[in-house]
Amino acid sequence: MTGNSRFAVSVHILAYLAYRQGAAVPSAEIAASVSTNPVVIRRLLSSLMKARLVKAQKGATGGFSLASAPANISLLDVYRAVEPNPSHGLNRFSPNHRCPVGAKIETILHGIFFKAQAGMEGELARVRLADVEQQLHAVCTGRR
Amino acid sequence: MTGNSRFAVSVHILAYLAYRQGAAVPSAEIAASVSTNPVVIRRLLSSLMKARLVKAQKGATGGFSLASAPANISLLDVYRAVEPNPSHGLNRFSPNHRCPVGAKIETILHGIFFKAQAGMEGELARVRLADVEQQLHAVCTGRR
DNA sequence: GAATAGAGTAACATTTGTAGTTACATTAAG
DNA sequence: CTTAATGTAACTACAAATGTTACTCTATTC
Repeated sequence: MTGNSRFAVSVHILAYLAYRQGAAVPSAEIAASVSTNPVVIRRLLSSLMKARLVKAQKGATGGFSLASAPANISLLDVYRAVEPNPSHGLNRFSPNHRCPVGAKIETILHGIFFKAQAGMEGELARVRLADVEQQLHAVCTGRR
Repeated sequence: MTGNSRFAVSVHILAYLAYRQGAAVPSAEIAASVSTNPVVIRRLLSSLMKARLVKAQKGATGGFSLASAPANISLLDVYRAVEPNPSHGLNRFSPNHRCPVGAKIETILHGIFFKAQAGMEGELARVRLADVEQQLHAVCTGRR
């Protein structure tokens, strides 16, 4: 299983909420757009709520909506909300510390992954939910 | 399973080969340093050979060695050799195309992942195996 | 206040990728 | 000819992610 789809689905969820313009959207409606189970959506929304990106209203006629304007939500916020500790492959990696190489490589790899992660996050930080929303509408007009 | 450890192990393998200074190193010896099975090592070396980063010598007294100098091997080369198609979570993601959002989000996400990937690969390209090798030796002297 | 619709969450099942392992054919050195 | 190694295929075991069911709690509406 090469990675998960939490980030992708989360962006979809938030794009959908932006599209629905502040209405209280039930998880079942979002699930229909994503083609998955409402519980999967609610699980992700639970993480997004902890990060204060969305808010929920319980009870009948309840649902979810964005907690801020799409211009104030960066995709890095989303990424960090649903990928708390992105382990790039160092979890099941425990080399032989009695070997000179094995003893040092783990620290070196941590440094490498830190830089790679920073490079990726820098790009995510530059994209805002408003950009996604704009692309969503722009396509119909042929613009980008 | 949050990601695999192919890249991490591959860097370890190449660092080990650099450390052994061109000798023909059998997979069992590398496996001892990584703390895994020789077959796991040979599988990765098979990918690294296809990318022309290492070469093998068969038969008794055979083994693996680097195909170029450590200064000529970037970690991006390694990454691309063992992670041919890094699917960032779009493999099991197939939204409902009958929904306006679901119909467009996949293309938008592809664009986002492409940029994020580029940011990460840019950092990997800046690190060479020679840098890893240097850090391997530098630690003993307290330098960086 | 009863019915309804939805959030919140636990528990379980299913699927799938990864790593580990065994086995065996092939190759080259001594 | 023996030995030690690569090269692979096949299988097992494991862990993570997702899908699913079921249930409690909460708010709205009639």
